[in-house]
Amino acid sequence: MSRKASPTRNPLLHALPTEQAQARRFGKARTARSTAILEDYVELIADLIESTGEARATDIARRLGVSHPTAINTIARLKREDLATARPYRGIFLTEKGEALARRVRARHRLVLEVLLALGVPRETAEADAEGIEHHVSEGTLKAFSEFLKESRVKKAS
Amino acid sequence: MSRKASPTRNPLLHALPTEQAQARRFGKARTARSTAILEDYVELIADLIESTGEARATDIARRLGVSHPTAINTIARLKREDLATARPYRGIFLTEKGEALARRVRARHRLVLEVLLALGVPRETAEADAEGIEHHVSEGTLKAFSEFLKESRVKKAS
DNA sequence: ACCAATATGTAGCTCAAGCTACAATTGAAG
DNA sequence: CTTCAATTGTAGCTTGAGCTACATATTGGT
Repeated sequence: MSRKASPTRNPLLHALPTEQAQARRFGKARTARSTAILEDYVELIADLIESTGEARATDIARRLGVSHPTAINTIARLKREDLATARPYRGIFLTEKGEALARRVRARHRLVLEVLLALGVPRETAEADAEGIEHHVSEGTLKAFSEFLKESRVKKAS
Repeated sequence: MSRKASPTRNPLLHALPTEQAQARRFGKARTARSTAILEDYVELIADLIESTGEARATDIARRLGVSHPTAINTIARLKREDLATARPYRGIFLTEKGEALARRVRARHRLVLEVLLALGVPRETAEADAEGIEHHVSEGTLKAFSEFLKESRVKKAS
Protein backbone atom coordinates (compact mmCIF):
# COMPACT_ATOMS: atom_id res chain seq x y z
CA MET A 1 0.00 0.00 0.00
CA SER A 2 1.20 3.48 -0.76
CA ARG A 3 3.09 5.44 1.83
CA LYS A 4 2.16 8.83 0.45
CA ALA A 5 -0.21 10.94 2.50
CA SER A 6 -3.47 9.86 0.85
CA PRO A 7 -3.02 11.39 -2.57
CA THR A 8 -6.49 11.70 -4.03
CA ARG A 9 -5.75 9.32 -6.84
CA ASN A 10 -8.44 10.27 -9.23
CA PRO A 11 -10.14 13.33 -10.63
CA LEU A 12 -13.50 11.82 -9.97
CA LEU A 13 -17.18 11.98 -10.65
CA HIS A 14 -19.06 13.26 -7.63
CA ALA A 15 -15.88 14.38 -5.85
CA LEU A 16 -15.28 13.69 -2.20
CA PRO A 17 -14.98 16.68 0.11
CA THR A 18 -11.50 17.43 1.37
CA GLU A 19 -10.31 15.45 4.35
CA GLN A 20 -10.44 18.51 6.57
CA ALA A 21 -13.97 19.48 5.58
CA GLN A 22 -15.26 15.98 6.00
CA ALA A 23 -13.53 15.52 9.35
CA ARG A 24 -15.06 18.78 10.54
CA ARG A 25 -18.53 17.60 9.56
CA PHE A 26 -18.17 14.24 11.21
CA GLY A 27 -16.80 15.95 14.29
CA LYS A 28 -19.87 18.13 14.51
CA ALA A 29 -22.11 15.10 14.17
CA ARG A 30 -20.21 13.37 16.98
CA THR A 31 -20.60 16.37 19.25
CA ALA A 32 -24.29 16.56 18.47
CA ARG A 33 -24.65 12.88 19.32
CA SER A 34 -23.06 13.35 22.71
CA THR A 35 -25.19 16.36 23.62
CA ALA A 36 -28.35 14.80 22.22
CA ILE A 37 -29.00 12.89 25.41
CA LEU A 38 -28.54 15.91 27.65
CA GLU A 39 -30.94 17.82 25.42
CA ASP A 40 -33.50 15.04 25.58
CA TYR A 41 -33.41 15.01 29.35
CA VAL A 42 -33.60 18.76 29.71
CA GLU A 43 -36.50 18.98 27.28
CA LEU A 44 -38.35 16.17 28.98
CA ILE A 45 -37.80 17.60 32.45
CA ALA A 46 -39.18 20.95 31.30
CA ASP A 47 -42.20 19.24 29.77
CA LEU A 48 -42.88 17.23 32.89
CA ILE A 49 -42.60 20.20 35.19
CA GLU A 50 -44.87 22.25 33.00
CA SER A 51 -47.53 19.63 32.60
CA THR A 52 -47.46 17.70 35.87
CA GLY A 53 -45.81 20.16 38.21
CA GLU A 54 -42.79 18.00 38.92
CA ALA A 55 -40.11 15.89 37.27
CA ARG A 56 -39.51 12.59 39.01
CA ALA A 57 -36.76 10.15 38.20
CA THR A 58 -39.07 7.22 37.48
CA ASP A 59 -41.27 9.22 35.16
CA ILE A 60 -38.22 10.35 33.25
CA ALA A 61 -36.93 6.80 33.06
CA ARG A 62 -40.28 5.46 31.89
CA ARG A 63 -40.75 8.12 29.24
CA LEU A 64 -37.25 7.56 27.90
CA GLY A 65 -37.67 3.82 28.02
CA VAL A 66 -34.58 3.24 30.15
CA SER A 67 -34.05 1.80 33.61
CA HIS A 68 -34.21 4.23 36.48
CA PRO A 69 -30.52 3.90 37.40
CA THR A 70 -29.68 4.95 33.89
CA ALA A 71 -31.86 8.01 34.31
CA ILE A 72 -30.30 8.79 37.67
CA ASN A 73 -26.80 8.48 36.22
CA THR A 74 -27.61 10.84 33.41
CA ILE A 75 -29.26 13.27 35.79
CA ALA A 76 -26.00 13.23 37.72
CA ARG A 77 -24.30 14.26 34.51
CA LEU A 78 -26.83 17.08 34.11
CA LYS A 79 -25.88 18.27 37.60
CA ARG A 80 -22.19 18.10 36.74
CA GLU A 81 -22.85 20.24 33.69
CA ASP A 82 -24.86 22.68 35.77
CA LEU A 83 -28.07 22.04 33.86
CA ALA A 84 -30.12 20.63 36.72
CA THR A 85 -30.28 20.36 40.48
CA ALA A 86 -31.69 17.60 42.63
CA ARG A 87 -31.49 16.74 46.29
CA PRO A 88 -31.96 13.15 47.47
CA TYR A 89 -35.57 12.04 47.30
CA ARG A 90 -36.74 15.42 46.02
CA GLY A 91 -37.74 16.12 42.46
CA ILE A 92 -35.46 17.34 39.68
CA PHE A 93 -35.22 20.99 38.72
CA LEU A 94 -33.51 22.89 35.95
CA THR A 95 -30.94 25.59 36.60
CA GLU A 96 -31.09 28.87 34.71
CA LYS A 97 -28.73 27.36 32.18
CA GLY A 98 -30.93 24.29 31.97
CA GLU A 99 -34.05 26.38 31.43
CA ALA A 100 -32.36 28.33 28.70
CA LEU A 101 -31.29 25.14 26.96
CA ALA A 102 -34.78 23.70 27.35
CA ARG A 103 -36.31 26.74 25.69
CA ARG A 104 -33.96 26.52 22.74
CA VAL A 105 -34.42 22.79 22.37
CA ARG A 106 -38.18 22.92 22.53
CA ALA A 107 -38.37 25.70 19.98
CA ARG A 108 -36.13 23.74 17.67
CA HIS A 109 -38.11 20.57 18.19
CA ARG A 110 -41.38 22.31 17.34
CA LEU A 111 -39.89 23.83 14.22
CA VAL A 112 -38.44 20.55 12.98
CA LEU A 113 -41.74 18.81 13.56
CA GLU A 114 -43.67 21.51 11.71
CA VAL A 115 -41.32 21.32 8.75
CA LEU A 116 -41.66 17.56 8.53
CA LEU A 117 -45.44 17.88 8.64
CA ALA A 118 -45.36 20.64 6.02
CA LEU A 119 -43.33 18.33 3.79
CA GLY A 120 -46.09 15.77 4.04
CA VAL A 121 -44.58 13.35 6.53
CA PRO A 122 -47.32 11.45 8.40
CA ARG A 123 -47.80 12.68 11.96
CA GLU A 124 -46.55 9.67 13.91
CA THR A 125 -43.52 9.26 11.62
CA ALA A 126 -42.77 12.95 11.94
CA GLU A 127 -42.99 12.82 15.73
CA ALA A 128 -40.62 9.87 15.84
CA ASP A 129 -38.06 11.17 13.36
CA ALA A 130 -38.07 14.67 14.84
CA GLU A 131 -36.83 13.15 18.09
CA GLY A 132 -33.62 12.13 16.39
CA ILE A 133 -33.28 14.82 13.76
CA GLU A 134 -33.63 17.84 16.01
CA HIS A 135 -30.25 17.39 17.63
CA HIS A 136 -28.49 17.76 14.30
CA VAL A 137 -30.23 20.89 13.08
CA SER A 138 -27.95 23.91 13.28
CA GLU A 139 -28.88 27.56 13.56
CA GLY A 140 -28.47 28.11 9.85
CA THR A 141 -30.82 25.30 9.02
CA LEU A 142 -33.32 26.47 11.62
CA LYS A 143 -33.38 29.85 10.00
CA ALA A 144 -34.11 28.35 6.59
CA PHE A 145 -36.80 26.17 8.16
CA SER A 146 -38.68 29.08 9.66
CA GLU A 147 -38.45 31.02 6.40
CA PHE A 148 -39.86 28.03 4.57
CA LEU A 149 -42.74 27.70 7.00
CA LYS A 150 -43.55 31.38 6.74
CA GLU A 151 -43.76 31.12 2.96
CA SER A 152 -45.75 27.93 2.93
CA ARG A 153 -48.26 29.47 5.35
CA VAL A 154 -48.64 32.49 3.09
CA LYS A 155 -49.20 30.24 0.12
CA LYS A 156 -51.79 28.23 1.96
CA ALA A 157 -53.63 31.39 2.98
CA SER A 158 -53.97 32.55 -0.63
CA MET B 1 -43.67 12.17 46.65
CA SER B 2 -46.63 10.21 45.45
CA ARG B 3 -46.40 6.47 45.16
CA LYS B 4 -49.01 6.16 42.46
CA ALA B 5 -47.85 5.05 39.02
CA SER B 6 -47.29 8.47 37.45
CA PRO B 7 -50.86 9.73 37.29
CA THR B 8 -50.87 12.47 34.69
CA ARG B 9 -51.85 15.12 37.16
CA ASN B 10 -53.20 17.71 34.82
CA PRO B 11 -55.38 18.03 31.77
CA LEU B 12 -52.78 20.16 30.06
CA LEU B 13 -52.09 22.56 27.27
CA HIS B 14 -49.92 20.93 24.62
CA ALA B 15 -50.35 17.45 26.01
CA LEU B 16 -47.44 15.06 26.45
CA PRO B 17 -47.50 11.86 24.42
CA THR B 18 -48.23 8.69 26.34
CA GLU B 19 -45.32 7.10 28.14
CA GLN B 20 -45.32 4.16 25.74
CA ALA B 21 -45.34 6.28 22.62
CA GLN B 22 -42.61 8.53 23.90
CA ALA B 23 -40.47 5.61 25.04
CA ARG B 24 -40.86 4.02 21.62
CA ARG B 25 -39.69 7.20 19.93
CA PHE B 26 -36.69 7.64 22.18
CA GLY B 27 -35.83 4.00 21.69
CA LYS B 28 -35.79 4.45 17.95
CA ALA B 29 -33.55 7.48 18.29
CA ARG B 30 -31.15 5.47 20.47
CA THR B 31 -31.00 2.66 17.95
CA ALA B 32 -30.38 5.15 15.16
CA ARG B 33 -27.55 6.70 17.17
CA SER B 34 -25.84 3.35 17.63
CA THR B 35 -26.10 2.40 13.96
CA ALA B 36 -25.15 5.88 12.77
CA ILE B 37 -21.47 5.15 13.14
CA LEU B 38 -21.64 1.90 11.22
CA GLU B 39 -23.53 3.69 8.47
CA ASP B 40 -20.94 6.45 8.34
CA TYR B 41 -18.14 3.94 7.94
CA VAL B 42 -19.89 1.90 5.29
CA GLU B 43 -20.80 5.00 3.32
CA LEU B 44 -17.29 6.36 3.54
CA ILE B 45 -15.71 3.06 2.56
CA ALA B 46 -17.94 2.87 -0.49
CA ASP B 47 -17.05 6.45 -1.45
CA LEU B 48 -13.34 5.80 -1.04
CA ILE B 49 -13.39 2.63 -3.08
CA GLU B 50 -15.37 4.30 -5.81
CA SER B 51 -13.22 7.38 -6.05
CA THR B 52 -9.73 6.19 -5.16
CA GLY B 53 -9.99 2.48 -5.82
CA GLU B 54 -9.33 1.44 -2.25
CA ALA B 55 -10.33 2.09 1.34
CA ARG B 56 -7.40 2.29 3.69
CA ALA B 57 -7.65 2.53 7.46
CA THR B 58 -5.69 5.77 7.74
CA ASP B 59 -7.75 7.51 5.09
CA ILE B 60 -10.90 6.48 6.87
CA ALA B 61 -9.50 7.70 10.19
CA ARG B 62 -8.44 11.01 8.72
CA ARG B 63 -11.72 11.66 6.97
CA LEU B 64 -13.66 10.86 10.10
CA GLY B 65 -11.33 12.94 12.23
CA VAL B 66 -10.53 10.10 14.63
CA SER B 67 -7.34 8.29 15.52
CA HIS B 68 -6.49 5.25 13.46
CA PRO B 69 -6.94 2.77 16.31
CA THR B 70 -10.46 4.06 16.70
CA ALA B 71 -11.08 3.43 13.04
CA ILE B 72 -9.56 -0.03 13.28
CA ASN B 73 -11.72 -0.87 16.27
CA THR B 74 -14.85 0.20 14.48
CA ILE B 75 -13.83 -1.68 11.36
CA ALA B 76 -13.53 -4.74 13.58
CA ARG B 77 -17.11 -4.10 14.58
CA LEU B 78 -18.08 -3.90 10.91
CA LYS B 79 -16.50 -7.31 10.40
CA ARG B 80 -18.35 -8.71 13.38
CA GLU B 81 -21.60 -7.45 11.88
CA ASP B 82 -20.68 -8.95 8.51
CA LEU B 83 -20.61 -5.59 6.76
CA ALA B 84 -16.95 -5.57 5.79
CA THR B 85 -13.93 -7.78 5.35
CA ALA B 86 -10.26 -6.97 5.79
CA ARG B 87 -7.14 -9.03 6.02
CA PRO B 88 -4.06 -7.68 7.82
CA TYR B 89 -2.30 -4.97 5.83
CA ARG B 90 -4.74 -5.22 2.96
CA GLY B 91 -7.45 -2.70 2.26
CA ILE B 92 -11.00 -2.80 3.55
CA PHE B 93 -13.85 -4.20 1.48
CA LEU B 94 -17.59 -4.32 1.87
CA THR B 95 -19.54 -7.55 1.96
CA GLU B 96 -22.74 -7.94 -0.03
CA LYS B 97 -24.62 -6.82 3.05
CA GLY B 98 -22.26 -3.90 3.41
CA GLU B 99 -22.72 -2.86 -0.21
CA ALA B 100 -26.46 -3.02 0.15
CA LEU B 101 -26.35 -0.86 3.25
CA ALA B 102 -24.01 1.57 1.53
CA ARG B 103 -26.39 1.95 -1.39
CA ARG B 104 -29.31 2.67 0.90
CA VAL B 105 -27.34 5.07 3.04
CA ARG B 106 -25.95 7.02 0.11
CA ALA B 107 -29.34 7.37 -1.52
CA ARG B 108 -30.77 8.62 1.75
CA HIS B 109 -27.87 10.99 2.25
CA ARG B 110 -28.31 12.50 -1.20
CA LEU B 111 -32.04 12.92 -0.69
CA VAL B 112 -31.65 14.60 2.69
CA LEU B 113 -29.06 16.96 1.29
CA GLU B 114 -31.25 17.86 -1.66
CA VAL B 115 -34.20 18.56 0.59
CA LEU B 116 -32.14 20.83 2.81
CA LEU B 117 -30.88 22.71 -0.23
CA ALA B 118 -34.40 22.95 -1.64
CA LEU B 119 -35.51 24.46 1.66
CA GLY B 120 -32.92 27.17 1.27
CA VAL B 121 -30.23 25.92 3.63
CA PRO B 122 -26.79 27.20 2.59
CA ARG B 123 -24.65 24.54 0.97
CA GLU B 124 -21.95 24.10 3.61
CA THR B 125 -24.52 24.10 6.44
CA ALA B 126 -26.60 21.58 4.55
CA GLU B 127 -23.63 19.30 3.98
CA ALA B 128 -22.74 19.43 7.65
CA ASP B 129 -26.25 18.95 9.04
CA ALA B 130 -27.09 16.19 6.57
CA GLU B 131 -24.25 14.16 8.06
CA GLY B 132 -26.13 14.00 11.35
CA ILE B 133 -29.72 14.15 10.19
CA GLU B 134 -29.60 11.32 7.67
CA HIS B 135 -29.35 8.61 10.28
CA HIS B 136 -32.67 9.60 11.78
CA VAL B 137 -34.71 9.77 8.60
CA SER B 138 -37.07 6.82 8.32
CA GLU B 139 -38.56 5.27 5.22
CA GLY B 140 -41.79 7.19 5.62
CA THR B 141 -40.00 10.50 5.81
CA LEU B 142 -37.81 9.59 2.85
CA LYS B 143 -40.91 8.95 0.79
CA ALA B 144 -42.35 12.35 1.68
CA PHE B 145 -38.99 13.95 0.88
CA SER B 146 -38.82 12.52 -2.62
CA GLU B 147 -42.43 13.53 -3.28
CA PHE B 148 -41.62 17.03 -2.16
CA LEU B 149 -38.59 17.23 -4.41
CA LYS B 150 -40.56 15.98 -7.37
CA GLU B 151 -43.15 18.71 -6.85
CA SER B 152 -40.68 21.47 -6.28
CA ARG B 153 -38.85 20.51 -9.46
CA VAL B 154 -42.08 20.64 -11.40
CA LYS B 155 -42.83 24.06 -9.99
CA LYS B 156 -39.39 25.33 -10.83
CA ALA B 157 -39.77 24.08 -14.41
CA SER B 158 -42.96 26.07 -14.91
C1' DA C 1 19.10 -4.72 -0.80
C1' DC C 2 18.31 -1.64 2.57
C1' DC C 3 16.28 2.05 5.11
C1' DA C 4 13.16 5.16 6.57
C1' DA C 5 8.60 6.76 6.25
C1' DT C 6 4.00 5.34 6.26
C1' DA C 7 0.50 2.23 7.40
C1' DT C 8 -1.31 -1.13 10.26
C1' DG C 9 -1.91 -3.59 14.43
C1' DT C 10 -2.01 -4.19 19.72
C1' DA C 11 -2.32 -2.92 24.61
C1' DG C 12 -4.45 -0.58 27.81
C1' DC C 13 -6.70 3.33 29.37
C1' DT C 14 -11.19 6.82 29.99
C1' DC C 15 -15.85 7.95 29.68
C1' DA C 16 -20.85 7.71 28.65
C1' DA C 17 -24.77 4.96 28.58
C1' DG C 18 -26.96 1.08 29.22
C1' DC C 19 -28.15 -2.99 32.44
C1' DT C 20 -29.49 -6.01 36.97
C1' DA C 21 -29.55 -6.65 41.76
C1' DC C 22 -29.95 -4.89 46.10
C1' DA C 23 -30.48 -1.24 49.85
C1' DA C 24 -32.60 2.78 51.78
C1' DT C 25 -36.21 6.33 52.10
C1' DT C 26 -40.83 8.17 51.75
C1' DG C 27 -45.42 8.72 52.46
C1' DA C 28 -50.39 6.88 52.08
C1' DA C 29 -53.54 3.92 54.12
C1' DG C 30 -54.92 1.26 57.59
C1' DC D 1 -47.86 4.64 64.40
C1' DT D 2 -46.86 1.01 61.73
C1' DT D 3 -46.58 -1.07 57.44
C1' DC D 4 -45.73 -1.68 52.73
C1' DA D 5 -45.63 -0.33 47.98
C1' DA D 6 -43.36 2.98 45.23
C1' DT D 7 -39.56 5.84 44.59
C1' DT D 8 -34.94 6.80 44.91
C1' DG D 9 -30.28 5.66 45.54
C1' DT D 10 -25.90 2.56 45.17
C1' DA D 11 -22.82 -1.11 43.49
C1' DG D 12 -20.92 -3.25 39.97
C1' DC D 13 -21.07 -5.02 35.52
C1' DT D 14 -20.96 -4.62 29.87
C1' DT D 15 -20.31 -2.40 25.55
C1' DG D 16 -19.10 1.20 22.28
C1' DA D 17 -16.26 4.90 21.05
C1' DG D 18 -12.71 7.57 21.85
C1' DC D 19 -7.62 8.24 23.20
C1' DT D 20 -2.06 7.59 23.62
C1' DA D 21 1.88 4.82 23.40
C1' DC D 22 4.22 1.34 21.48
C1' DA D 23 5.18 -2.61 18.18
C1' DT D 24 5.18 -4.64 13.62
C1' DA D 25 4.66 -4.80 8.66
C1' DT D 26 5.05 -2.69 3.93
C1' DT D 27 6.89 -0.33 0.40
C1' DG D 28 9.07 3.43 -2.31
C1' DG D 29 13.51 5.50 -3.05
C1' DT D 30 18.18 5.46 -2.94
